[in-house]
Amino acid sequence: MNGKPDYIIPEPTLRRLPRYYNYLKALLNRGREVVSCTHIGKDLELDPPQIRKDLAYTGIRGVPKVGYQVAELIKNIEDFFGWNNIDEAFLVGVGNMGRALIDYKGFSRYGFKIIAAFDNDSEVIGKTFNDVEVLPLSKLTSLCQRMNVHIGVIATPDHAAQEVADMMIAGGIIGIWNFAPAEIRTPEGVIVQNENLAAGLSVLCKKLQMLKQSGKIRQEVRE
Amino acid sequence: MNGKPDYIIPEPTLRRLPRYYNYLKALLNRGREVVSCTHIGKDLELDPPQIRKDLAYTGIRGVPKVGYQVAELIKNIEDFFGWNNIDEAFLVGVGNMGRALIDYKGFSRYGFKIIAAFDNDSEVIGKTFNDVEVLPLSKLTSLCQRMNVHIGVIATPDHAAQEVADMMIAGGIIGIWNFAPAEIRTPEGVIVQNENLAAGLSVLCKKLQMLKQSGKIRQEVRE
DNA sequence: TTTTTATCGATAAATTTTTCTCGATTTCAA
DNA sequence: TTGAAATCGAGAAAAATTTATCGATAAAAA
Repeated sequence: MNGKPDYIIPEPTLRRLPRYYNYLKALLNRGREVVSCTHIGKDLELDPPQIRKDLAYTGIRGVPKVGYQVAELIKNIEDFFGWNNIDEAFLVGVGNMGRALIDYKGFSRYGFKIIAAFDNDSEVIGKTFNDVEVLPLSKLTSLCQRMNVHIGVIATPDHAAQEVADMMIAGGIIGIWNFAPAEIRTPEGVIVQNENLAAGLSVLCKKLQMLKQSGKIRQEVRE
Repeated sequence: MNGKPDYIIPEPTLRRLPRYYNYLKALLNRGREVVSCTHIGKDLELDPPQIRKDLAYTGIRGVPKVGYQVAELIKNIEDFFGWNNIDEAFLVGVGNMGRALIDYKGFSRYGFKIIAAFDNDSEVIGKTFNDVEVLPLSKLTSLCQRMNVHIGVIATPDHAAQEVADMMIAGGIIGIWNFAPAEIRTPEGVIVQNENLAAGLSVLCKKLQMLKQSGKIRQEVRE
């Protein structure tokens, strides 16, 4: 049948969809109204059937010989991810990475908003960055409960990550976006998304190293 | 696998290895000398045979009934990625993300060092962050050549990404770590690693959404 | 109108990646 | 010294993902 969400969507697809989204937004800005998988494939260096399959998960329908309506496609992706309903999140760890995340304006596009930050360094407690106030870590758990926040971002040094995660979970958080280079143990039912910059960096450097050694390798890089 | 690099290493393996590395470092700090795949698997929630296969790419050899020497394993991963030879890189775009990357001390662990930054905003040109000087963008290409730098980090807004990439490539850069949410077109032989925070965020939010919809998954946990 | 062409949607094949199986090896205990 | 238990390494099997194929359909051209 059609490509209605199966409740099981491949993770590679989930990671590619935001990429299509950025690309389509740029396309729309340039005045483009329709686009085919063939065309997208050329720009993104992906195979058209794969793109078709990915897009089908959002419920879009294309027209043979023409392709898809760009605006409709964008809307379908937004709805698919629920980017129109804002997800509110707490962030813990106001170091460089934490600051960068707080300051980054682009998340609003993805229905994501950091509404408060926490730290235990009195230097930053009480300060405000990008309208986000920094509160003492001790208030984290109770505020999660009171404000019914269920997404947490960990941007602490590695040694603090587990403790912070425990506090979050105690407060009812069920989704953790973890930037600390540490493993977090969580009970069943809590989703942890590890964001490991070192992984991407390592892949890049290793590919360069292999390129240098073996002379010539064709490499595509994902995401 | 018999240890020796096959010149074709699965990307998922490349992404997991730094994770093992962080984990092993923590293990070593706690005084642990040997570890088995079974043990690692429990902590990282991965299957032992997969871990064994991943580690085999680094050329390690384990001992039945005992496992691997933690210190040896760490060293093998470092050598595998070449983290002992520093890779020097230029960064372009000294906004929030750029600043966070410049300030991040942790990269030295991965043999990676940003040695200069570039921007075309006179507000930041001439300033120094974490010992990294910000230079005018116009000098990028010539300095790449002069200093023989071959890795570039793009942390600009999306609309500037392609132009910056072109300048880098003109200067001889062959590896680009791209944080801009934009597609970059490059000639053959240049490796682009896209780091898309939105992808990770989207995966997390979508999983939460699916959990909420389909899932009184946790009913059996309570009561 | 009819033919040609591009592209979709669905399915099948190929590839990649993960998981399983099993014999061999080493340590520990009896 | 021998037997039991744990774990490795290699290869096979299974699962997931990507790539290819093909009929159907809509638009454009003849």
